[in-house]
Amino acid sequence: MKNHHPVTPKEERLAQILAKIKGRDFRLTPQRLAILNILAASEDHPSVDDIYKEVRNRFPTTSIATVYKTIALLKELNEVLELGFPDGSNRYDGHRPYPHPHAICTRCRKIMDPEISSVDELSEEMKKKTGYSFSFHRLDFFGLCPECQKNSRK
Amino acid sequence: MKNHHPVTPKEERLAQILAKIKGRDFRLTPQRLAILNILAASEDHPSVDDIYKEVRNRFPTTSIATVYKTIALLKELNEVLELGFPDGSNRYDGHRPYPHPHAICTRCRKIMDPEISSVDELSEEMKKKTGYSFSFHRLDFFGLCPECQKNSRK
DNA sequence: CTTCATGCAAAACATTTGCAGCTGG
DNA sequence: CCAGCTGCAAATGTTTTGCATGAAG
Repeated sequence: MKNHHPVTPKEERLAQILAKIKGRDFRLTPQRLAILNILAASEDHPSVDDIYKEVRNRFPTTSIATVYKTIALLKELNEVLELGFPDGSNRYDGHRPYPHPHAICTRCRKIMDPEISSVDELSEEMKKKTGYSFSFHRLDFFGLCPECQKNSRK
Repeated sequence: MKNHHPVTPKEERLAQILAKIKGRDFRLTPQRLAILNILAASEDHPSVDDIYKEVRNRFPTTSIATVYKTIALLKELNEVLELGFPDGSNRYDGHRPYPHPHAICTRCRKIMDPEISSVDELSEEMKKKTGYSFSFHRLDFFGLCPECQKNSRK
């Protein structure tokens, strides 16, 4: 018989989120489960609209308000990181729901989040020079991804 | 007789902006001049509404559209840095109109921009690990400013 | 069963746009 | 003079909210 415990990273991440939902006595509706699956599975920082369109493939009556409400719930539980942009093109990271640097392609909008070691040093210098006590940060680097660099050389 | 060349940093900054405006044959209306003065003089990263209210002290018929249009012009000329936030509480830096880190108080909204040396290292590490070629960045650290730290201890 | 979630539509809100009239150079 | 700017109001586009209905636990 197959093991029903999480085996892949995606399953594990989904299980983490479900645990938080249950731990706080929120309800697990089919729509919510679909949204959680998308966020736990996607590597590409989907937008609200991306999520909305995908959920509607499975539950065609789903409203966009439900997507917004579910995301708000996950933000409250600290299980999703919102990358909000002033033009409203917000993106969501369900993999690593804590602050970390992002590389954002200004042409194709691809977002990467590499492991970076030199954040602490910057944070420390900021703290020393301002006297602030920081609780989170937002570090975005904008430019062309490798693929778009190739395409622009043509 | 007094020297009419810029003497204070604020006057110098205003002169820089005026030079750009004239160099591109844009018109210098009283409303624009008032907005430029505010941006060149303020240390506190004003919002559109801050600017709007202050301009209206001198020119009561000024519309908010003019403030937006003037800021758009300055952005195009690279003479103001827009700190856009997803909730619409945008702030503007007319002093140093190029990317640099900001410390932002989550309580009183005070923004500081210290001189920071360790940005290049972080940027270099990002470049190495993603392959992106970056053209600008946005580095925000959120927390309590020294004053709000004191007040919260009471 | 009771409470919470959904779905629809309306509201909210900052920013942008269209246009007639005005004005800086 | 006249191209560009102003001010007003309407439009835009995303996110939020109110409420009646529906379903999770």
